[in-house]
Amino acid sequence: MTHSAPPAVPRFPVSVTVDLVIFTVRDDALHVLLVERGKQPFLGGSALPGGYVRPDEGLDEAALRELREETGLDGNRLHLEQLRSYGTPGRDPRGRVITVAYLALGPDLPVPVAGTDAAHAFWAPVEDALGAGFGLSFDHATILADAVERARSKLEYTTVATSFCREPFTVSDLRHVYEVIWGISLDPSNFRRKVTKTAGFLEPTGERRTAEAGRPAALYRFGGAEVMYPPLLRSGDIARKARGTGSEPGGG
Amino acid sequence: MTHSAPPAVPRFPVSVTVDLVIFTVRDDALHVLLVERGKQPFLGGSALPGGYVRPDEGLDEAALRELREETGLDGNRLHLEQLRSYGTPGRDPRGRVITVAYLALGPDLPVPVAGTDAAHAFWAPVEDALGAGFGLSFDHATILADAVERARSKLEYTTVATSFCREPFTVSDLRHVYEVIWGISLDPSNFRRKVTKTAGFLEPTGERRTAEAGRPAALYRFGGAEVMYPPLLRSGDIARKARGTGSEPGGG
DNA sequence: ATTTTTCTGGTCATCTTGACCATAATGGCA
DNA sequence: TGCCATTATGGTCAAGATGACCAGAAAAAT
Repeated sequence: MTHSAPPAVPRFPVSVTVDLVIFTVRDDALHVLLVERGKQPFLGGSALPGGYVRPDEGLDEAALRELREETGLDGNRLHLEQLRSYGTPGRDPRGRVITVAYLALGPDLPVPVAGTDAAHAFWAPVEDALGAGFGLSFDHATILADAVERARSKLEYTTVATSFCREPFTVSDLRHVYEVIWGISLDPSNFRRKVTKTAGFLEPTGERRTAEAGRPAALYRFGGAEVMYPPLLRSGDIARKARGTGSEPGGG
Repeated sequence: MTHSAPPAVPRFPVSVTVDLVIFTVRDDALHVLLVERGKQPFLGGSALPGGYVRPDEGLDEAALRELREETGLDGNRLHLEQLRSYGTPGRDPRGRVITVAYLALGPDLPVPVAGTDAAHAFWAPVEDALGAGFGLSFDHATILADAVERARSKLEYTTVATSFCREPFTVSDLRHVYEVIWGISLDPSNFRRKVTKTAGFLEPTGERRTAEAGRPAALYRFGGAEVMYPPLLRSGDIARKARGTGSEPGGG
C-alpha cells in the first residue's frame, strides 16, 4: 500500500516558554510591563516577562508563577487568559522555542517589586513599545499587537474592563478604561446608561467619592457577570469616525 | 540578596504537536473529522487528527501540512485558525507533550482519502463525539468542546459561515449552517434581511437554483468581507429561549 | 387546477443607540 | 456669600436594528 512514512524525527530539541502581556491603565495611556534583558540574546533590550515552563507544571500554572515572580502580585486577583502560541522557527536565536503567550489585566499596580526576577521591570506605554524605535526583542512586538487587539475586542462583549479598576470605582473610572484602550472618547451619559442597565456588571456600594472637581460620583463594585449582552461595540464609533474623517465626501 | 535561583532545568524532554478540529456541516448536524488510532496509547480509540511539529516548520505550517495529509484537501481553500494550546502534564502518557490546537472549517468534504495517514479517518457528529460513551483519547474532548464554542462565537461577528458552503450557495444554505451550529432555528425572512444588507457578505451571481421543492433560490458567492457589523448575535435567541424554557415561572 | 413547499419582500411594534439638553452637586474664587 | 467651572446623572428624541408576523412569487407534486 502507498503508506507514506511518518516523520523520521518526532522528537527534537525544543523548549516551551510562557510570555506575559500584562496591561494596566496609567494616567491616560495603556501600559505594558516590560523587562530589561540581563543576558543574551538581546542583552539590554526590552522584552515581555516570561520564562521556561517547568517539567511538572501546566501552562496556566506556569503563567501564574511567572506573574507572581515578575510582579509580586497575587495572580488570582488579576484577569489572566491564554492569548495564543508562537513558534516560528528562528524566533529565538538559541534554538527552537515555542512560547505560549498570556494576557493579564490589572489595576494600576505598585511599581514592580525589586529584589526579584523583576528587578529590571518597568511600565511602558503600549504606543511607545510598539513604535519602530523601541525594538522589542524576539517577536514580542507581534505578540503585544495581538494582545492589544484581544483586549480591545474583549471590552466589547465582556466585563473585563473592571479588572483594570481598583474597587470601589466610579462609572467614570470605568469609562476612562474604555476610552484609553479604544483610543476614542465616549459619551458619559450613554456609557452610564449602558453599564448600569447591564445586569450583573455594576453593584452599587451606596458610597460616593468626591474627586478634585465636580459632583461626587457613586461608587460601585464588580457585579460578577462575565459577559455583557447586548455588547458595547466600538465598531460603530470606529465606522462613524472613519466616515467623518474620510477625505472623500460621499463616496459611492 | 534575596535572589531566587532560575529554574535548574530550563530544557527538558518535551514534544510539540498540532491537533486539528476539522468541522463540516453534514445533513443536519455539525461533524468533526476523527481518526481511529493505530498505535498506543489509546490504540483503537478515536482522536483528533494531528502530529508532531517538525524541526523546521512553523505552527501554522505544521497545521496546514497535517490538514493536507489527513484530508487530502488544499488547506488554502479552508478557513484555518489557531484555537489555543494545551499542555497539562500527564495529558499524554508518553511524556510531556504540548499541543497547539487548530480549528478548520470547510464545506461537506468528500470522504477522507484512503491510502494516506488518514486511512482510518471518519466524520462523526460532534454531539456523539462529545458524548460520555464515545471517550475521545487524550484531552481531545476538552479541545473539541472549546472548538465548538469558538465556532459558535465566530458565526456571530464574522462571515466564516460561508466557509461551510460550497460556492455558489443560497441564503438558505447559509442559514442552515447557522441553525445547525447554533442548534436553533432562525426566521428565514429576518436572516435574509440581515445577510443581504451586510456589505461584503454576499455577492449575487444572478443565477438561480431549483431545489427539490419550492421556489428557486438566488445563488451567491462570498463577498470578501471578514467581519459582520452589526453582528448577528445568538445570545438574544438563547436568552429568550432560556426564559421561555425555564421551569421556574417569572423568577427574580 | 389545486396543493405543498420554499423563497422573497414587506409591515409593525419594540429595543437599542447616538446626539443632545438639563439639572445636581461639589470645589474654587472673587 | 454668590457666581463659576467641573463633573455626575438623568431625560428626550430621532434613527437604526431586530423579532414577530403576514403575503405574494415560483417551482414541483397531486
